[in-house]
Amino acid sequence: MVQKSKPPAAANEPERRGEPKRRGRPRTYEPDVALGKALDLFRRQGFAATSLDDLSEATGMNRPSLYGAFGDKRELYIKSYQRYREDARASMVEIFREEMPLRQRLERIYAAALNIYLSGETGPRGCFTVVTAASEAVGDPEIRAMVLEGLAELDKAFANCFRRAKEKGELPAGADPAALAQLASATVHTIAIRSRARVPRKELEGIVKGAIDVMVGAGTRS
Amino acid sequence: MVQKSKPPAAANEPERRGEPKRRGRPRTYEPDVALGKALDLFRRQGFAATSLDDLSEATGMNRPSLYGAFGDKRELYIKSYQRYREDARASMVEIFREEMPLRQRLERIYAAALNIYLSGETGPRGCFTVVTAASEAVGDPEIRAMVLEGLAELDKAFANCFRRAKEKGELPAGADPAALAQLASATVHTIAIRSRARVPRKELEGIVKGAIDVMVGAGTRS
DNA sequence: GGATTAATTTGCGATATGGTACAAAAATCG
DNA sequence: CGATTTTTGTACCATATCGCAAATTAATCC
Repeated sequence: MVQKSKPPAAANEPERRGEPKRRGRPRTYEPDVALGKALDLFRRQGFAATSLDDLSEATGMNRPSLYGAFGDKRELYIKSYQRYREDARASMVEIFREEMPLRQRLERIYAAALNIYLSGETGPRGCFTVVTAASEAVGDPEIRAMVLEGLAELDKAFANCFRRAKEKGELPAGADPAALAQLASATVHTIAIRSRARVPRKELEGIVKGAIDVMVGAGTRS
Repeated sequence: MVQKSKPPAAANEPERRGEPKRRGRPRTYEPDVALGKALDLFRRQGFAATSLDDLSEATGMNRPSLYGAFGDKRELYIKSYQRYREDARASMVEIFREEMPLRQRLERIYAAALNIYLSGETGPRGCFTVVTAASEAVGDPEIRAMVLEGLAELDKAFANCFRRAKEKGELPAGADPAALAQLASATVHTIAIRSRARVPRKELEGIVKGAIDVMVGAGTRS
């Protein structure tokens, strides 16, 4: 009994730092992984086609726990979308930040995008921003605002990238970074859509390659 | 009583030619307009979020009539999508066929697309091919096949258009019609998505303008 | 007019759905 | 241990949903 207050720091518990001891009955789920499962489902099926029972089964949480942890279905959808955005941003931010030639940067961005869009055990799931734009965004102002933000964020990142390339002389003086950025975003959107129609990866990579060729200046013979 | 078999060809009935006399109780709806109403709803709300009651109310047909005329909800969705494709094709086929400069052709195609995507009493409804790709296409092979066909049809039309332009010398010898076509389709897809997020028309027109500039060769000073 | 045909109308039924109330369970605190 | 706190599990409710069966209405055919 000298010190049994803490069982020997058992390994399989996450043991949050900073959150020393939770008071009541411990959770049987980890909120982060549960949210990830919910996101998976929403990405595949959309909001309306995904029932609370589906979500309950996928997360392993029963409905009251779901409700307690994330709020109602709409709130869960919104949190899932925010999570998606964080994940997507995390997978690209380094590529946008690092120093590298324009063409290489674009290639790596699109490779990252394709990895996101083509992942999924039961088939490719596309881009959640596009899925949401095509469904809930028309009718729900709050969700629409988030989608707009997502679209704008990508535009901005691409614009930045073309602006820098132009300054470094990788683009002709007449090039319009903003216009190129929107073409680059458009290419992201088209592969997001096509991936959901199960267009094979090779073909999507071909589209990306063609788009990059045009954007970095098809005139420039390699 | 000399000839009362036909009431004097009353004007307000469509009076199909070739279909001389229908046998039983006359329909109170016109299948074409009913299908149009169903399409409107599906475009706005998607498949799962649209109930048979919604469709019944919008078409003025009650559920059994709907069922009798179009089959179940999924069949109605499929017929709605086919109708959408016919409408969209009709609004563009002339522009693709007529003889005109490349830039003008692109401008007119995108103007037609924007008209389709921004129409709708309760807000813009976007492109039904994109909406369907983002929802039902992943899970339903038959619907997916139609979506693929819709995507390919547009690609092909654009490719044709760039190929002809190249032959006429409107594009540099190194231009790749297929790659340009996919960029042109990508631009269609991006404005379809953005329109559903209520990006204002002016901004969409700006995107189109920038894309056209790049595609017809930004190098070519006007 | 009576039979036939085809559409409409009403209403049902089985199930699914989103959300919640309430008691039991599992931890900490004193 | 007993009180407290937090989560879980079961059950439930009101409503929505899809699809259909049965009866009704309105037209044509003979």
